[in-house]
Amino acid sequence: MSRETNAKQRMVEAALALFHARGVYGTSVDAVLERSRTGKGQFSHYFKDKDGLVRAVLRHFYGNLRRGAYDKVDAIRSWSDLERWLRAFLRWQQEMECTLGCPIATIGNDLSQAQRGLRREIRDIFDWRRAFVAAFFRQQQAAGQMRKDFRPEALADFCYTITQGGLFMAKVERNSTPFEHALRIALAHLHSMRIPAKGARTRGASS
Amino acid sequence: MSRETNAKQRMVEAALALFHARGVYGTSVDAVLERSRTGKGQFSHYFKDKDGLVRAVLRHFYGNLRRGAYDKVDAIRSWSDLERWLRAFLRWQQEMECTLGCPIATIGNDLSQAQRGLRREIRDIFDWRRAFVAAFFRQQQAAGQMRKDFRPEALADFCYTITQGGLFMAKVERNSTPFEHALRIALAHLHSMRIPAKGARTRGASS
Amino acid sequence: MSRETNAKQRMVEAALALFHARGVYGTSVDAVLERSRTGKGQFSHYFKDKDGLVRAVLRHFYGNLRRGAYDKVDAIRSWSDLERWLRAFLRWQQEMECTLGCPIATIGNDLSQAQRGLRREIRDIFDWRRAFVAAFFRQQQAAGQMRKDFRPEALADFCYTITQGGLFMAKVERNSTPFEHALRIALAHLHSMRIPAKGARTRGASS
Amino acid sequence: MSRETNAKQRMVEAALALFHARGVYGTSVDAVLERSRTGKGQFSHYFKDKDGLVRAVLRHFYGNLRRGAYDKVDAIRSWSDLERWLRAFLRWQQEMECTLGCPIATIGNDLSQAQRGLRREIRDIFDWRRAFVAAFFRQQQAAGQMRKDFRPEALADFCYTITQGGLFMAKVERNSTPFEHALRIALAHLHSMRIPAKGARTRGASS
DNA sequence: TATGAATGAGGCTTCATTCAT
DNA sequence: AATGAATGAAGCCTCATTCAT
Repeated sequence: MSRETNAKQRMVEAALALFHARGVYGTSVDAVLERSRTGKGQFSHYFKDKDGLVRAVLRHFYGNLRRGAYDKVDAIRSWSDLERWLRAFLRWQQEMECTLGCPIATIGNDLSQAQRGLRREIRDIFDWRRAFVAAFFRQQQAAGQMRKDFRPEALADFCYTITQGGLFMAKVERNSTPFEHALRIALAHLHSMRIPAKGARTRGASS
Repeated sequence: MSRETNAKQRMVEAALALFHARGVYGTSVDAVLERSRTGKGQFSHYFKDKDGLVRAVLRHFYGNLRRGAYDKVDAIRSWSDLERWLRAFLRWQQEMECTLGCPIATIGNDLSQAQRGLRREIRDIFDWRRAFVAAFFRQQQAAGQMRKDFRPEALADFCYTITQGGLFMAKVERNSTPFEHALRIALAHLHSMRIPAKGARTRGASS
Repeated sequence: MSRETNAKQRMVEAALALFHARGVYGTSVDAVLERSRTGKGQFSHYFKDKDGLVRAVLRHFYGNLRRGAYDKVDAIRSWSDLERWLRAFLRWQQEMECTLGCPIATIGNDLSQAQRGLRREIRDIFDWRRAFVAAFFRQQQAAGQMRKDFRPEALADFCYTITQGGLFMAKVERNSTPFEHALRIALAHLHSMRIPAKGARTRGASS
Repeated sequence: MSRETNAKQRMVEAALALFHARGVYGTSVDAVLERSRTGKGQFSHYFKDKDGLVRAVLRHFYGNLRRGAYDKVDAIRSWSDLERWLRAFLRWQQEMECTLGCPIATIGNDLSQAQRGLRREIRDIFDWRRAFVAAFFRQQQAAGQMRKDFRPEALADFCYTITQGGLFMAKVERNSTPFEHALRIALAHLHSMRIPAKGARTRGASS
C-alpha cells in the first residue's frame, strides 16, 4: 500500500465513484480517465483491462473498510451502536435522495458469469462486513444478554439482508419508506431478543 | 392480451428472459432479436426504441403477475400460505443456482436517472406485490389474530425487503445461505406477533 | 389526370411538402406515409420505389404549374407584372422566414448521378419556367420597347438565376437581404434596357 | 495549422471532397473513413460526432480561403480581375461537367433547423467572400470610376447571387448555359456603371 | 384497394484495447 | 511515468423494400 502512484490512485477513486453511481457497465474506461484527468496509456500501464480496474477498486474499498474509513466506530459495542450503525445506511441514502445503493453490491450486481475472480473479492468484503456485525451478537450472547435462538452469523445475515434489501429497493424505487419500515420492524425484533439485566427494562416493541 | 402478434410476443418474452439473466445494459437488442428469431426491422416496427421494449416487458410481466401466472395461489390466506410464498423465492433461487434475482428489480436497477416513465412501471409492480402481502396481515389483524404493533403496509415492506435483499445478495454472492438465515429469522419474528387462538399454540421461535 | 386515387394523391402531396421542407434524402418513405395517413402497402402499390414517388411528385408539380396553380397570372404582360412576379419569390420566402427554397431545386439538388430520368423531369419544369419569362422579353423586343443586346432566353436565364440564387442563398443563410439586393440591381438593369416610348420616362436606376 | 495530425487532416480533406460531391446527407461517415484510409475509432477520437466533422471541414475551408488557397489573386483590383474572378467559377464548373456546385453552399443546404452553430460558420465564409468582392466596388466608387447608384455591399450581393445561382442551377440541370447567360448579362450591367476616365472608352454592352 | 408484418442493409456512435513515442 | 494515436467490434436505430393477407 503505502504510496500508490498518483495516477493509479486517481483512477481508482474516480472509478469507485463512477461505478457506484452508474454501475460498471454504465461507466466507460474513458469516463474514468476523464474524471481522473489521466491519459489513455496510463490505464493499460496500471491495469491489464477493465476487470483489472474493477479488482483494484474492490481492493481499494476493502482496504479503506478495514481501516475504518467508512464507519464512525471500529466496532459495534452496544445496542445503540447497532441501531446507529443500521440507521446510518438509511440516513445516508435519504441524503443521497435514493440515487445510490451499496457500492459493492452495485459492482457485484454487474458481474457476469465469467468474472469469478472478482466475485471472490466481493465476497471477502461482505464476509468482513457480516463478521463486523456478528461480533456484536456473539458478545451479547456470551454475556447472557441476548437469547440464543439464532446464531450470531444468522443474525448478522438478517441485519445485512435488511440493509442491502433496503438500500437496493430504495434505489430502484427512489423511495426510502420501505427501507424505513423494514428497519424499524427488524430492530424491534432484535430488541425483543434481549435478556433484560436485573431490574432493567428493554425498550422496543416487545411490550 | 388475446392475440398479440407473434413477433412482438416472441421479442418480449426473449427480452424478459435476457433482461432477467443479464440485465438491461447487458443484453443487446441484437441478442433479443436472435433469441426470438426475429428480423432486425421488426424491432423498431413494434417498439420505438430499447426503452419501449423495456416498457413492454414490464407491462407483460405485470399482466402475467395480476393474472396469477407467477404465484401458485391467488391470495395469501394463512400463515402457512405466507411461509410457503416467502420460501418459494428462496427455493426457486436455489434451483437456479443463485444466478438470477428478481427480474423486475434487475431491470429497475439498470434504469438511469432519465428513465422516469419506466421507473413508474416498476413501482406499480412492486406496489401490487406489497399489497398482495399486506392484505394478509390486514386480515389477520382485523380478525384479532395478530398484534397491531405495525401496520400491514409496514409488515409487507418488511417481508418484501427481506425477499429482495435475500434474492439480491444471493445472486451477487452466488450463495443463498444469508437469504436462508434472514428468512428464518424474519418468519420467526412474524410468527411471534401472532395472537394464539384459545387453547392453541403458535409454532416458531418464541415459546 | 382527372381523378387520381385518393391515396396516391395524398401521398404525392405529403411528399411534395416534405421534400420541399427537408429534401429527398431528409424525408423517409415512412414519414410520407404517416403524413398522408396511408398504409405501407399502398406505397409499393402505386410507386415502384422512392424514385417513383419523386417522379410522381415532379409530375404533379409540373401539372399544377402549367395549370397556373402557383402563379397569380397566366402570363407576364407588363414590366410591372415582371417586377411583381420576381418580387413574389422574395416576399414568399420572407414570409417563410427563409426556411424554404424552390421545391424543385431542392429536389433536384438531392439527385445523384444515377438518377438521370428524374433530372429530365426537373429540366422540363425549369424550361417551362424560363419560357414563361422569356415570352415577355420576346414580346417587348418585338414591340421595339426593349433593346436587343441580349436574346429573350438569355434574359430569362438571368432572371431565373437571380431568383434561384437568391432563394438558395437566403435559405442557406436564413437571411433574405442578399436576395433583396440582387433583385433590386437586376431589376434596375432590366429597366435600363427599356426603350422609352416617345415623350415617356422610364423609371429605375438610370437617373 | 502547422502540424495537424495526419489522420485528422486526412479525414477532413476526404470529407470536404465527399460533402462537395454528394452533400452531407449523402456521405456516410464510413465513406469518409474509407476514403481517408482511417480506422473507425479515429473518427470519434477527433470529432464528437458528424456535426463536429462538418464544423472541422468548414473551418478548414475557411482557413484555406483566407490563406488565398482557392483564389489566384489576393484581391480584385481591376475590372478584368473581377471578370476573370467571376468567369473562373463558370469555367471551373464546366471543367467539372456541372457535377459540382459551391462546396459551402452544398454543405449549408444540407443543414437542418437544429444546426445553428454550423450555419454560423457558413455565414462567416460567405461574409468573407462578399467582403472580398465589395472591396473592389468600394475602391472603384471612391476613385470616382463607378456610379454610386448601389452600395458596394449590394453590388457584391448581386455578384454573389449570380454566382451561387449559376453554380446551383448548372449543377441541378447539368447544364451551364443559363449560368453563362446570366453572367454575361450581369457583367454587362456592372460595366455599364463604370465612369469612363477622360478620353478613354469602356468596353461592354453600354455605349 | 388496402393493411401492416417482415427483412436486412447500412448509418452514427460508443467502447475496450493496443501501440508508438 | 506518461501521452494520445490507432484499431475494430458491437450497439442502437433508420430506412427502403418485399410479402402475406
